Amino acid sequence: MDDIDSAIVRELQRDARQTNRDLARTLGIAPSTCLERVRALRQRGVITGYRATVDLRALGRPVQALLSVRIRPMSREVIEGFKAYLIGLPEVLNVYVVAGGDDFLVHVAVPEVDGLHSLLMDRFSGRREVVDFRSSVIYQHVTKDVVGPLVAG
Amino acid sequence: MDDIDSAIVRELQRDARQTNRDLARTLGIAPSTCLERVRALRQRGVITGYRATVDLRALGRPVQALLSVRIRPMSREVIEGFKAYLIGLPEVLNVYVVAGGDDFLVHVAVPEVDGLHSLLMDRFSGRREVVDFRSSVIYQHVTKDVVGPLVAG
DNA sequence: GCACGCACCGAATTTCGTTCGGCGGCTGCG
DNA sequence: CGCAGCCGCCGAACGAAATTCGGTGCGTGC
Repeated sequence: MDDIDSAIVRELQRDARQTNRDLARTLGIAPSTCLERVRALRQRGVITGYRATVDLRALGRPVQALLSVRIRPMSREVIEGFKAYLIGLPEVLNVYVVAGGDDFLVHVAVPEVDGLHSLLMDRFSGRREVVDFRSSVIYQHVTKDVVGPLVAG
Repeated sequence: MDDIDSAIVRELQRDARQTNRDLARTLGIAPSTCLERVRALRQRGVITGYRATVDLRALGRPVQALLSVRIRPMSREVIEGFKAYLIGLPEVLNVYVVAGGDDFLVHVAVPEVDGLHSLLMDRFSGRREVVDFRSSVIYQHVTKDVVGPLVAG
């Protein structure tokens, strides 16, 4: 994990579809070398995949929210079951299982504000393990690239 | 935005680096048609980019947390300034500007739990606009693909 | 019923990914 | 200090892919 690897990771986070040749040119190394580096990064598990990012507005789901959920009991079965349930919901984008005041933070996107209310009433309030929930509408959401290791790896 | 477009978006979220030929074969259309579709999706702003996903553990930042932050005053300048400040911090992965009890939710990743404490003390508690903050360690984080529009677009 | 337009297709061209043999530097040991 | 082994990088060659473009069929509106 040297400077070149970090640069590769940074570049591929910026644009995962740039050609290997372009990437190599940016880094000042040969394409074959670059390819070998990228393969090693994937095999080592540093790069886990490549994903297209979409505009939720363009997909007709402009309203995003974060749902704080408390569940009981906090057994492994209940937690895993609820997590699987959340992932199955089409509105769900991210699921955070957290320590502290809340147990789950659920990032959702819906077509309109009404859908948020429906979601809460139809999919959350009815479930027995859910003892409390609270929703926060998201005004802005910025996702940053991971620039690199904070400690030299 | 028909079924084919939805399938393209779904497939490219699963693997943004699969070849256009493979994608076309999956969809049962010609590669040239597929390419044209993908280009249109990008131009329409449905697909906003392609990003490599990385394993934070492999990058030496296994500890993730969500920081709830309240700031005052809630003026545009202060909000934008604080947001820009957050994005500049290398530990930050996501910034949510939210309504409700908290003003900001900040997703961070650090090398160790100590780093979390340092981050809070050094980067947050000193700032005058920050009136309150609270941190929740993340046990699990699942990111889902956006399967498609919830309403036919 | 006819003409227009749009989307799809398939072949041709260009570019790219991928492999492989060889080279240079670095390291560790004699 | 010299030598041998190794690892990573490079560049050319090959196969595969991206991209372009002209033709075609279908749906639509007049």
